[in-house]
Amino acid sequence: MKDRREAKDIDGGVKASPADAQPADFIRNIISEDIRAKRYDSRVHTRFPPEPNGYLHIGHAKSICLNFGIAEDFGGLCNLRFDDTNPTKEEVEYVDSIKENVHWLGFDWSDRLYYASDYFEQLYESALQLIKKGRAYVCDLSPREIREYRGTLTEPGRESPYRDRTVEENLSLFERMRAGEFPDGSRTLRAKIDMKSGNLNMRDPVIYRILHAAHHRTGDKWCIYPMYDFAHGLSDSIEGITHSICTVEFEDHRPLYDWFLDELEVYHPRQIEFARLNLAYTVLSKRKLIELVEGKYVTGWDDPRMPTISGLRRRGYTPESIRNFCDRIGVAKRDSTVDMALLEYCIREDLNKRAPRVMAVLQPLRVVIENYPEGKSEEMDAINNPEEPSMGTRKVPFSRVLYIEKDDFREDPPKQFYRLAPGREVRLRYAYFIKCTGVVKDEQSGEVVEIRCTYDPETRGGDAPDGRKIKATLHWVSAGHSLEAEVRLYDHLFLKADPDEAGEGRDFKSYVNPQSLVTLKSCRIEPGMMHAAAGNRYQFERQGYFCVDPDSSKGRLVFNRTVTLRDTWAKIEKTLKQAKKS
RNA sequence: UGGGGAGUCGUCCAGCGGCAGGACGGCAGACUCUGGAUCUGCUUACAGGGGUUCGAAUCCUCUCUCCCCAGCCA
Repeated sequence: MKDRREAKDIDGGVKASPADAQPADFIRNIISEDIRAKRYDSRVHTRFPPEPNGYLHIGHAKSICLNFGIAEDFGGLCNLRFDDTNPTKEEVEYVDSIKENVHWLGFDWSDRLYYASDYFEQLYESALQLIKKGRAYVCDLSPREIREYRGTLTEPGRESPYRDRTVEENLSLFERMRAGEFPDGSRTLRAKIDMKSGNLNMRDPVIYRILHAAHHRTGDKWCIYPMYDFAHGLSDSIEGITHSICTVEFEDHRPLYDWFLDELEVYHPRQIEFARLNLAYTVLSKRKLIELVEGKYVTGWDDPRMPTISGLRRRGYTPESIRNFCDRIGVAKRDSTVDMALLEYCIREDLNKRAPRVMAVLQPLRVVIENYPEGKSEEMDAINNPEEPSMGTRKVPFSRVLYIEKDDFREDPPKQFYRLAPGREVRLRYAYFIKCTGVVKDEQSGEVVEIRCTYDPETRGGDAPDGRKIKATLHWVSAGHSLEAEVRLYDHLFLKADPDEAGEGRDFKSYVNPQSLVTLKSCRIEPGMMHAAAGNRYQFERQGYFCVDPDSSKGRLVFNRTVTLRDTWAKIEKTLKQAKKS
């Protein structure tokens, strides 16, 4: 990670940038400038501050890579801090998954794991200070009344009738709030700012609310909890954060962030906002992802169709590919939607270099080699990874009865189709040339159920002594030796690039792609895969990258298709079909 | 109609007064025992109008469009 961008001295000197350095984003530019100006003692200290109320997704990965990446690049530090100020929504299950996901992505917070709830006592003290300064008051308005008093986007708000309570009264009331004397929703502590502000966040925002709820860390110790704006900035301050990076929807919270820290006269980090990630054909909001999980549109948070870190991981994505994706999408402030094709490019690029190749037939079509002796079999040498010779070779059994892919045979082939067809000769990868001499059809349906072929014994290993060229090379598997496997094919979770696009009264869930999961149960795979372990990634030659799913058990292999290979033929076929239509 | 942001190839990101560049996608070709990978080439963009300037994507100005904000969520 470190040497991709300009490397900076901690004291602000910019080192010569490596030749392959990417241009720095606007946030890194700001930080470089801060270092140059010797602000924050020339330190760089960021933080990733998730609320433990859901699983992390690829949008969070962008933020994680940004925050931890900046710390690495500038020789600084990045904390992991849980923003756990709302006990009604947060659970330990989520903090565990978040920690695991961040580690899996390849980042380390060392001993700097913090919780906003660690600071509850200090936060309370700060609230007291605000009250004493006359900058906060206990308000008895109900939630509905607070809303009414707030005004609207275009009309100013009205001041609460409780706004001018004395410091003593406020102090006593706030202490009694903490003591549990009042029911939920009956009172709040509010900052006294400006009910006429054009920025609604400044219209006397609530900073403490009463919530008689058990917190996953503090238990029943508290029945009042601080709001985000109050807790977040102060947590940043307490931790000595220099640059508090968040998404653009918090831009109009910044004046409030600054207000609290100024009023309290404490160390004051700088908040910087960037645009959150949008990805085509999926949704990236915790609320919507929860709906998909709870509505059983997917099997869980780690369903391989989910854009969650856990989902991508189970799908077969590597941490490297995700980090690389985050580098390539860049960081800016404008709204944008990244192509899924870029994510797919990143995982192909990574797996092409590291995934061992294997032959698997997804939709088997039986092939009988008429001139190959019955009962005979031989072992063919196959290369594990042409991109990486050090990965060696393996043996693949060959025999008289084989399976090839249904798609690799056409009884009546279009001109550009150069795979197997009656009378045609093709190469079986690492094996022999075979020629189709006939087909066997199902009497009822007329469907081709078996292909008859002859082989040329001179072509063993895949080369013809007479030098004749063969255009097509097919993957195959020996019927008698191969293993059965289940393969799960995934496609976009949604039919529309933007599932939120308003279709009169339609909900995003109505655009879920019914074909997003297609399960193939009778696939055949090389016998060498017998002991493939869950999580292992392979390239199924000519098809794509696949990963062993944890649903696998002894004798029952289940694979997830991570991504297809680039498929030129599929493209040709598509344009062929379109031409036919018009 | 209040406040805060943002507009550059199809998509994402650079460019910060001096030839608009990279990546992904797309198209074409080379090569190939994966129609994979690799390599080569091509394609297309400064929201609009005025101004300042020898020179504007960049500075000024007006306009248009898009996004966010009315939780005791974060």
